[in-house]
Amino acid sequence: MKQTGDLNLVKKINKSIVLQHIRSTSPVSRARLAELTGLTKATVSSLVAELIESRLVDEIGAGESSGGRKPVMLLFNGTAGYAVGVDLGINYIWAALTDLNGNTVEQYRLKHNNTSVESVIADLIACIREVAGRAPDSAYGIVGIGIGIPGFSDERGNVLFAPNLGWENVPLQQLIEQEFAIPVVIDNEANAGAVGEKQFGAGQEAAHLVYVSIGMGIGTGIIIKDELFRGSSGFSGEMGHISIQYDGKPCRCGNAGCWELYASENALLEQARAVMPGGDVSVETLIRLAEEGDLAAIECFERLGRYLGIGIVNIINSFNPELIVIGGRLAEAERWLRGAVHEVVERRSLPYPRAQLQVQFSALGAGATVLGACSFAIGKFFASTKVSVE
Amino acid sequence: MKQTGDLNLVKKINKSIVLQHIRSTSPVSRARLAELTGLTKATVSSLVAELIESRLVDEIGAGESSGGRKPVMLLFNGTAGYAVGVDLGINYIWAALTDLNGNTVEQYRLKHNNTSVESVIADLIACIREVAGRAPDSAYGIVGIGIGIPGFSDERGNVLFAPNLGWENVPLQQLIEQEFAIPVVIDNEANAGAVGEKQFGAGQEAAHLVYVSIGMGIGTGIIIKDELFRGSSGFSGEMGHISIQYDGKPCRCGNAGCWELYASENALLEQARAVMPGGDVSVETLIRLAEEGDLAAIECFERLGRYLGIGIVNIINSFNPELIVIGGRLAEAERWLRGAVHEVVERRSLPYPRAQLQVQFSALGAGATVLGACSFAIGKFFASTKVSVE
DNA sequence: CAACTTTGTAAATTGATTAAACAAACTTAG
DNA sequence: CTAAGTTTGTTTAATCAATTTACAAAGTTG
Repeated sequence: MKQTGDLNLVKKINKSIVLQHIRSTSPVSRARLAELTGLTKATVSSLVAELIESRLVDEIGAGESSGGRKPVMLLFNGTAGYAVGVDLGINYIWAALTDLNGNTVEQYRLKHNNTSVESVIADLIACIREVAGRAPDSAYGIVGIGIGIPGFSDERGNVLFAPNLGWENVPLQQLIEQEFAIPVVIDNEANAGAVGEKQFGAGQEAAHLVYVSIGMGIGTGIIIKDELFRGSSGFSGEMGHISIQYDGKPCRCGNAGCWELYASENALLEQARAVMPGGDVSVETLIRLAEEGDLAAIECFERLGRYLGIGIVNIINSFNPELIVIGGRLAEAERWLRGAVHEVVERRSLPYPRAQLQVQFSALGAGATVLGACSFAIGKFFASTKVSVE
Repeated sequence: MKQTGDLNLVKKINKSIVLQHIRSTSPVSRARLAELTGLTKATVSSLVAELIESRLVDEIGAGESSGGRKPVMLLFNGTAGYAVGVDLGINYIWAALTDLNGNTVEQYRLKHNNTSVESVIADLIACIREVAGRAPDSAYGIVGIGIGIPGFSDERGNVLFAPNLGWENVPLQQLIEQEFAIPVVIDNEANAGAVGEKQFGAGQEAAHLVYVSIGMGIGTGIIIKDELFRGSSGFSGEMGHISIQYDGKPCRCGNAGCWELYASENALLEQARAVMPGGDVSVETLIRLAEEGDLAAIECFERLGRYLGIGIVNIINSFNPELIVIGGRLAEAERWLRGAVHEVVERRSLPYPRAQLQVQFSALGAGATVLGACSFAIGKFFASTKVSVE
């Protein structure tokens, strides 16, 4: 039984359209909203009255007249509620508190080295409690919690498999919801990053974008028609395991020549160890060396950039996105990766899909995941009947 | 200015839901439709009355009683109109006429060897006129024309580039619409095939499917959430140009090691020429040889199957579809390809996205493109205000 | 200051869905 | 064969969100 149409649905659609316009165009008047949406002034007035009633919109006084009565300007009330977002890493937990506009107001970071379920969950709860406790008073309080995890989850928020944590079948959403009694959303770290870039970063104008998260492996988050694409069973975006060399190095996933064997942090470090024997090799030291002009380090990054480009060409030719955002910790090495990536993309991708394409490095950096996790929570809040239709 | 909600929209949504249920469940009664859709019996009655009025639905008399008054059974009237679908090949044109259910009622095939725009357009118009002329009388007549082309097109139906025809910037939709004065839809051959399989073939249950068309090259059509995914500018699905060997054979597209250099008809023939020198080599002869048990021919197919599998693994890991359909002329060699493809997929793809996945060879064969083209026309007809809301 | 604009609200109208009641048609138990 | 109960599909009145039309309030401009 699908969603059928009735008057309730109509109101929900229109209210959501009006709210979206206020969010993106504020400050804005009722009359201008009527123009923008195509609804009548009367309808807009009525919907705005309810939005003000529910504390999501505020009147902030008169605006500039354009030859008649002055408009009353409306503002989206971003501080009507707050969301918690968590980047659950392999050896760290990073929690942030944002308002409904996605502005970060509190942060908390924790290192952990015990990846057992019990230990991590305890740390996770502590982190959430920490930032949530610091939330200012507001109409809706904490509206939800979003968590980005290094692994796979299903639509009910169970962590199916997180290789680097050694987790299998952990009902994470249920556990956290029990603890805090507010809605919790679980998703892959790269998916969260993609949403973060889409909502608050480089991708705000792009309907179709692919976020490439370079860490120990490579994960990708795919946004299609402004929505996260999760695949038929929630496992889309494992493009790190696209083979770019069919008879290449064997990967523990069963495939051979996987992209992430050539273009991840691990691949970078492996290469660096080979050409700079004996040295203490880490991403930080390599960046420092490159900054000092060390040619070997720079060549390591450029080599990585070329492999990165090869996989990105595959993404371009198959998805034809408007934007590809390169994120993760290696995005900090943009200076040395950029040239190689663009050169390979220019040379190897098909001209038509490339024509309107942009390849950018993340502006949000590692924060994309946390912000995306917040956005999950905010999105769930707005999708819930609580605000859409009272 | 987006689509806002009003009473018209509500009716359009509900009418479309009712019609869809009648299409998929017929024969069906009004009372059962009310149960299925969640609408009230009164609403269903009113909408059905309009659908009968517009000739899309017929009453076919009483059904079996289940302990009360006998229901009046309703049937979708598939012959209320007809659609023309065309597979525009490199050296052939194949046109079909189907009813609104997608049942083929007429066909016409034409060989051509002059690929100039004028010559092909003339042949195309002749083919369409031929099958359209044989259409039975009906309420709506020919509702539209769909054309699958071997190349790229934009949303206005201009052929941007068709390498094997040597076409660039041909306003095909406009030309054909001028000639016949009915709606025309142009899309890529692989996209048409994907829609054909989705509507009438193996993919009717699958919300996410990828159709792999193996011809002289490899094209793919991607269906996401029951809808064709065209990418941000209409060039998605060029997965034939995914590199599966980053330092492999150079491709004329600018990339190296493209999948289609290893797994297309051309690749098969090239390999066959290498191992069976002097022989007259074509797909037909290779299939005949394989049927006769020729080991060299069989090995050629199996080798192709393994390369096919490598690319399919990439599709699985990136898209996580429910279904992958292998189509095009080489689908006829299923007997010898099947084993190798499945073996590679089992061994190399990630377990989670593979779990609920099916890899099938096309049941519609080369007909998928023609049927998909018809489906474009039928879909446009139903989307038009003509029937949705009068 | 009069004429014109612009903004936002109010009242009456429209139209699709729903809920409730009902008539017609049919089955079944005794 | 009859009475009771079921199922189907229509009718009628009520609901409710948007629209249309009108208008009051608050500006600007010459």
